[in-house]
Amino acid sequence: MPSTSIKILPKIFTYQKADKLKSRKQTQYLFAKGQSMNAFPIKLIYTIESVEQLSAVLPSPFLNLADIKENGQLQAGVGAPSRTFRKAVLRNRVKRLLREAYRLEKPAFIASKPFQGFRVNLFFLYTDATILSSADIQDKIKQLLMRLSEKFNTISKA
RNA sequence: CUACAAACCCGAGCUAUCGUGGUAAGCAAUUACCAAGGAAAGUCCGGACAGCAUAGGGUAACCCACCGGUGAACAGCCGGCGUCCUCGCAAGGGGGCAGAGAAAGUGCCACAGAAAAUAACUACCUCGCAAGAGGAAAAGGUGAAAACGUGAGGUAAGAGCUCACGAAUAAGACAAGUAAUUGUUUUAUAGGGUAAACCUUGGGUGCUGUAAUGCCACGUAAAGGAACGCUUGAGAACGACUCGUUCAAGUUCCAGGGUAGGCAGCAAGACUUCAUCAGUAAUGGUGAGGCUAGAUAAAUGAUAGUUUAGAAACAGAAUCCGGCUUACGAGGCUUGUAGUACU
RNA sequence: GGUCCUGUGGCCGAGUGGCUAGGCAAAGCUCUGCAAAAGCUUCUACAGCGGUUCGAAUCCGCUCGGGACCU
Repeated sequence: MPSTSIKILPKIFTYQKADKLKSRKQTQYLFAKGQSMNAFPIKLIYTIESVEQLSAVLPSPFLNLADIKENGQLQAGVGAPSRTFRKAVLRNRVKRLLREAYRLEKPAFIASKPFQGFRVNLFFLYTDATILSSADIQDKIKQLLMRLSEKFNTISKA
């Protein structure tokens, strides 16, 4: 029976509510403080912060600092500007493709580095008017995440 | 047969792998089920629902405008009346109509033309040698539009000035029809168009929108500055203004600080499928079935295969319904127009 | 989600129902030894469709584009 073999496989290619960058305030903070890198037509905005930095900057009661210290936090969002994509159908299409690509590349990124004690926020923006194929977008996301992983290494050492 | 146009139907199915939102079960891992549209769009109308107000009058603003029906309601829909366009020899067919009032008043009508609404250039008649004065509104020409049409009488010349026939408008009576209206008849009238110019008449309309609203949690600054006022009344409510009524000791503005989490609203309804009955129809009644999205940086996707002539078009729910408008692929079916071929 | 404004040549911009001003730019000519400046000439427009009217950039309806505001 194939169903038994499926049960054994661990679920890793996920993109659930906990993985999504949902808080309005957190998103505004990310756009204000975050750094960016480009892999045209996709732009990645990110923040990488340790628990100590967070507690100094953001004394919010909603931040579960203990949980971050133990497990780390990785949240990501995607966006397609309504100025370049006027139709809601096209915006949805772009966001779905970005989410799908991130979902498939995420396990490799997680395996590259332990997250304990760090909060990592990502936001992927699509900046062109023409929509690339699914394989191309996944390739771009892969490049971005590899570069981010190198950056993360230098930060965590320091 | 081909092309175009219009109306209607339909808006892909299945399999595999990896995933998304919700509901239910489970301690959990997980499992099962459900998961965008005909327009979800534009926001052009009409409602439901919620909060505030309910003490109103006048003015203003906005909307509607042949009649009847339908319906929760409507500028929608259905049927009829009138009118215009078009096809046709005709009978009749098809399509459009913001379809009250120009005889309450005001304004406007370029150019041309004598004159664009109290008519008079040429021509006509009378008087006069002439210049000109008076009469009259038939003929000419201009214009989008020129002061009822034809014939006869009448006259100096003419004129609805009079008469006959015809056409028009308004009012009354009678007949048909629920009514708009139509027919007959009587009386009166001769006033060009424009109300999608102001306007008049009749009818109607509280305001704000689910990010409404109610509750829970967390946090801050009950501090500072300015203006007005405390019964000689600042200000607030009654959508605007005003009158009036009620409340009233604080109110408004500036700069700054905090939060931006959760629950309800929120998914079974003017719902929908089939059958049947009433009705010309829109639509309604009855019976039997169905449950059919509910997110909050916001869910349906990616990859591969397959069926097929092809998988493509327009396009993504955000409180919910009824309409209207606009966008749209392939195929099917019906109608119309044009062309070609055959008889 | 809701409300409102706006669209006139390549650009800016006037236009109260009657022939769409003006400026800048572009092209050509004159002037000059060559250019600049100046002068003359030309070119290119009422967002689209439909309606009202004798006549529409203007009035009305629908559509498309641009912008602003509220929460």
